[in-house]
Formats: sequence, structure tokens, C-alpha cells
Amino acid sequence: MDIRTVAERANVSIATVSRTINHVPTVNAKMAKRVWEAIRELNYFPNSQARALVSGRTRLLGLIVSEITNPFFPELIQGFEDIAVENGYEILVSSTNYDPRRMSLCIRRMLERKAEGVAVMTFGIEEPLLDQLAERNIPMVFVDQGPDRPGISLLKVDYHHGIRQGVQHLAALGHRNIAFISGPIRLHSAQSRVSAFSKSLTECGIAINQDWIIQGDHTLEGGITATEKLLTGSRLPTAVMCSNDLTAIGVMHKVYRAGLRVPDDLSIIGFDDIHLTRVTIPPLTSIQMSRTELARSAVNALRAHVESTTPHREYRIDTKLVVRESTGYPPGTMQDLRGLSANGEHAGAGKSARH
Amino acid sequence: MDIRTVAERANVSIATVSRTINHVPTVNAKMAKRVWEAIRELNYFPNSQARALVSGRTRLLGLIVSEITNPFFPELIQGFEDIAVENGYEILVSSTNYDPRRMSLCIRRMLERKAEGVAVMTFGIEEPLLDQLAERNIPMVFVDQGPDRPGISLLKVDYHHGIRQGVQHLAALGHRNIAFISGPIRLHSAQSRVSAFSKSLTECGIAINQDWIIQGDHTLEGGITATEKLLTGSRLPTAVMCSNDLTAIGVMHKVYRAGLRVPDDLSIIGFDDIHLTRVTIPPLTSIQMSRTELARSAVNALRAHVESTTPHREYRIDTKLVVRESTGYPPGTMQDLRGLSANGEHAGAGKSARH
DNA sequence: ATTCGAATAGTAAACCTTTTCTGAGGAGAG
DNA sequence: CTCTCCTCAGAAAAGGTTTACTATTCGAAT
Repeated sequence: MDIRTVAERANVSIATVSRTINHVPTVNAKMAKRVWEAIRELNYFPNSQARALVSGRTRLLGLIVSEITNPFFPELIQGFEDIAVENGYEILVSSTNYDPRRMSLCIRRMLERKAEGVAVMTFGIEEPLLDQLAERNIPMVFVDQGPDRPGISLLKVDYHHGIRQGVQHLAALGHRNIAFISGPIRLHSAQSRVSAFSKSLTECGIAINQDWIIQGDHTLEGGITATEKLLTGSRLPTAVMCSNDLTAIGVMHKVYRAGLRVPDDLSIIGFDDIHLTRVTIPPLTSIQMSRTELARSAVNALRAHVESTTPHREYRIDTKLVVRESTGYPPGTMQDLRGLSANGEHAGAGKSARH
Repeated sequence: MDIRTVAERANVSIATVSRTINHVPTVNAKMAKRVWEAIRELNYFPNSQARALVSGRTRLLGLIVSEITNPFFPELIQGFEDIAVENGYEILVSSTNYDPRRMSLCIRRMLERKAEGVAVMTFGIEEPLLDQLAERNIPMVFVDQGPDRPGISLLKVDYHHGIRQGVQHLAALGHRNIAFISGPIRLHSAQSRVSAFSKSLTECGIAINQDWIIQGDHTLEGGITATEKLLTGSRLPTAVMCSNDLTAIGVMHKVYRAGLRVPDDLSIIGFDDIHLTRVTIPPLTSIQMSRTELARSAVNALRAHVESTTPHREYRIDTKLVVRESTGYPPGTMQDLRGLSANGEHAGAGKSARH
């Protein structure tokens, strides 16, 4: 069943049917009504491939993420999809699993399916591969950094703001020995987070201990491994900041395994503020990077390029600290309060600090 | 740039190029080589819409899930994608968010994009809507139940096996007061899990207390709310089984908030065995339903229909108990052991039971 | 030498739309 | 009443591929 069937049924030409479907204003209201009726009766819907083939417009936005099993990304995908659909686009999601081979498959898929724009949310560097997209003038959005070309916009995340809040929060509680578990340092975003951390430490007058800056990989397991390294070190920090929440959850787990308590023995701060932070034990203090903002800006940027309405080169994304219960005073301070919390009441609740 | 450009460059007709690309055996090796070279030099790739339009084959498999932010689903999607790609298919994922309106959008998208087969992994009932797919003879896969028509396969999950193992495990530890937090009971799968639970209790000679069968909604919040209900009841169960892991994590959180300990005061068993169960505090005993199995069977079933090689009507999916540390003896028993674990060593590790 | 058949390249139709261009009909102006 | 202009429906081309059909070449069989 195709547009011709509808045309016959409504007693009009296929051109009229097409125009009706696409809401072209020059079609007579009476005829349009006949057409819509025929469409409903036949349960007709247009063939998107034929449509795309002739019009050159697929109304498809690509989204490349690194890992779909990291809860951060599904939340991002959800937002991206919602906003894309709101604007009449469909989305095509692909994940790289940090594998350059898969990255090139992703790109190929975007090309084959003729995505009109692609958001590259891998938080990393795969530029050489992405040249294929640039060559074909497909608008793109990157996070943090990207080639300076027309058709490319950047989502500039202000890591420093949130991370500084985190460090200040810890400093205010009395922490001076703060470790950082980074993401894979080949990722821009991971580097930016580390340097925002270092900078913030300096701002707070805290010395940087290189042994306490450990490379993780943004996974649960990475958090666990990094914590093992930290625990076997000569001196323990009193607080750990993590490059993402999954890492932080891994840290919490390992700390628990080691018989230590959060935040009594160690304060922990995550990054991303995924939904799960609300139910970890104790709930995780984290630096929020809004998925909705990220998604909205990405879609808007791509739309602006596609529909050639003055796109911006950069879109700013805020981060901010969300204090929960995984941060508290460093061990050895406030012994009076600590004594009080040793009864039936559970750890974090009684003594964790709130801003 | 199109197939014609390639043809000119390789000095052959477009038909030969097409045949080369599609590995049609009747093309002369020498020419094929020339064609491949031209393709590489031009960086050509075929237009998938044009291809699909004329051949009628999109090589696209649809996957409809209920919720992308529930970690179970990304794990499932990942598996589905991997196996689909292995077999030369691409996938089109859509989530319903338990909203019938979104479900019909999902279906429409599947139809418009001409998915060759659709796996409906919502674990629920939306059959009337899915008739549109059935009408057009699109092969489908459902979990547990589905209309009995040609072109439709079922993934029969053996809930009873895993859940019985769970109940037996609890019974062996001495539990007699076991609650169950179900999913939304309009879902087949949720119903099946409850009835498998009830049946298992009976098998173990444990009385069923209807007050302890509480409806949740497969979310963290649902787990928290259900636990609140449980806690305000006149009598507390000593163990809780949950219809999924997210619910269980919600329960653990609420139990922690209430100042109770897992498993000392309450044993908890989840369902699904998502990756996160390994790092909850304590690690969650859960009933495993393999995402890989589910994904593989779904893809295989769809392939069998599409490629019309004898598809099966049913594919069996196993479940099995994975014991971790959220289950232990009920409170009030084994006081001797309990006393021992009150020192620095952390709760679960010392006294939780392993099979 | 002629015919036949196999192998394989090329031609053209088909897939289903959108969109440009053409043309019909009606209204308004002279 | 005729002419012009405007509105809007229809015809037809275009988009990039696959594939059925046709054509060519070459070798083998008669």
C-alpha cells in the first residue's frame, strides 16, 4: 500500500496526497480532508526511505556515546531523544565501547543512514576518524573540544565550577589530604577534570600529592582497583574525589570491603550525579552535570546547523555540587560528635555535613 | 557521489558495481578488484535508503524496551546490538516508558523505518497496539506471552526455577517470614514472578501472608515506598524478595535509612542480577536472568523468521540464584555467631551464608 | 563452420516519494 | 465579454539503488 492507493481512494493525484501529508498550505481544505480520511481508513503511513531518498532530508540525528551500560549515558540518551522528538527528529544511537574500531563502525552507520547531524558524546578524542563526517559537511557537536570548523559546535562544560565547590566543601570540613581518581587520561574530559581538581586544591592552599592522583577508567572495577592502590599507599587520604559516579560507587564498595566507613573514615565525592547517587549507602555527594542541559544544547546546536539558523560555536554547561552524605569531617576531628554517633543510629545520617 | 561515479571510475556499468558490493558470484574477479579499488579511492559507501527502497530489505531489527534508564535494559540492548551486528543487522531501539502513547509512537517508528522484525521486551501487555505490526506480517518476539500467530516467537522465561532456588535458600537459612515486592501487576512478567514466589513458598511449606506481597513498580522509588509499607506493618518479615534489582536496591536504601542492617535484620534478594549487584553494600543476592541469552534468543528467533529458516515458537530462558551477601540467618537465630561479628569486621562478610 | 549454451556485462524498469513545472479554472478588471 | 492574474491540482522528473531481462563473448559440440 502506497501513496497511490491513498490517492485513488481520495480521488486526487499523488502530488496532492504528498502535499497534504507535508502540510503544504496550497492544498484545498476539502481535498485535504478527503485525503486524511483515506489515510486513516487505509492505515497508511509514508515510507521513510523513499521520502529521505528524494527529499534528501532524513530528519535523523546521530548520537555517539562511549558506553551504554554506564548509567550516565542512558540518562543522556533519554534526554536527547525526548528533545529530538519534540523537534520532529528521530535519533540513531551508537556506542563505541571505547574501541576505535567500533567508532568507525558508528561513523559509517551515521553516514549510511544519512544522519543530518551527529552529537559525539564520548568525551574523548577520536578526531581523525570523524573527519569522514566533517568532509561531508555533516554538522557535529562535541563536548569540551573539537576541530574549529564551520558546522561544528562545542558543549563547553565548566568542570572547574563544580569541582571547586567540591574541593571547597571538603576543605571547609577540614580535609587536607584529598585524592582524585581520574578517568582514562586520553580523554579530554578526564584531563580537564584532573586539572580543575589540581587548580582547586591550589586555590584552597592545599598541596598536591601526585601519588593521590590515580588513573581510573570510569567503571566500577576501575574505582575498586584505584582504591586498592590508595589503600596500599604509605599514607591514606581522608577524602577522595572521583571523575565519575560509577568510579565513586566502586570506591565505596572497596572501602566497605576494607572495613572502613564512609564518611567517617573517608569522604567520597562523585561526578555526574546520576540517579543512583540518591540510593547508595550512604547517598553520594556528587558534582552534577545536567544530562538534560547537555542533551538540549546538543540538539539545539545540531538543529541550528541543519536549519541554518545562526548556530553558536559554543554552548556552556554548568556543573554544581550536590551535597549528600558521603562527605563528612575527616577522621580524628570532632571526636565528641563521633562518639555520639556510635549508637544504633547509622553512620552518615548523624554527622555528615550539609551546606 | 553515487554508484555511477564508481562505475565510471572503474569503467564498468552500475550493475556491476552493485553486484560487486553485494558479492554476487557472477562477477569477474578482475572487474571486482577494479570496482573495490574505485570504491576505496572515492571513499564511497552505498545509500542505505535507496538500497532498502528497491530491495525491500532494511536489515533492521527493532527492539522495544520499557525503560532505558533501568540498568537491566542497557545491558540487554548491548547484547542485542552485538548479536544483531554479528549477523549483519542493525538495530533500532525505542523505549515506551510504560506509556501506551509512547508505545504507539515506537510501533509507528518501527513501521516507518521498515524494521524486518521487532523484539518487544517490555515484559508487559500492549497487544492491541502491536496488531499493526502483526497485520503487516512483521515477525515479532515477545517475552513470556504473546498472540499465537505465525511469525511470532516467545521467550519463555523459567521464573519458577530461580525463584524457587531463592525461596529454598531463604528457607534453608531459617526464614519463615518472607515478603515479596512485585512489579506493576499489569505486567505478565510481574504476575508470573509473584505466582512463582507463592508456589515456591507452598512447596517449602511456608504460609503465604498476603500483607507481605506488595506491589512495586520496578523502580528505586517503588522499592523505597514498598519498604515503607512493610515497615509500618504490624509484623516485620525477616526476608524480602524483589521483582527486580532496582527495587531491591531501593529496599536496601530504605532499610539502611530505618537503621536496620542487611542481612542481620533483613535478608534481601533481587531479580535480574544486573551488574550493579556486585557493588551494593552488601552485594546483593539476586536471581539471574541472562541478558545475553535473552538477546541471543530474540535475535535468533527474528532471523529465523526473516530468513525463513524454521523458527521455533518458543525459546526457553533459564534463571538461577546467585548468592551474595544480602542474605543471612534471620534475626534471633544463631546469637552466638551474631555476637562474634560485632567487632570491627563488617556485617555481611562474616555471617552471610553461601551455598 | 555452424549452432548452442554458459558465463557475465550492460540496459532499463522498479521501488515510493517529493517537487518543479505545467495547465486548468475561476475571479476580477477593463 | 475578454483578458489577466491567481490559485491550486496534476503530470512528470528525480533521487540511488537492485534486479530482471537482454546482449555479448567465448568455448564446445555437432
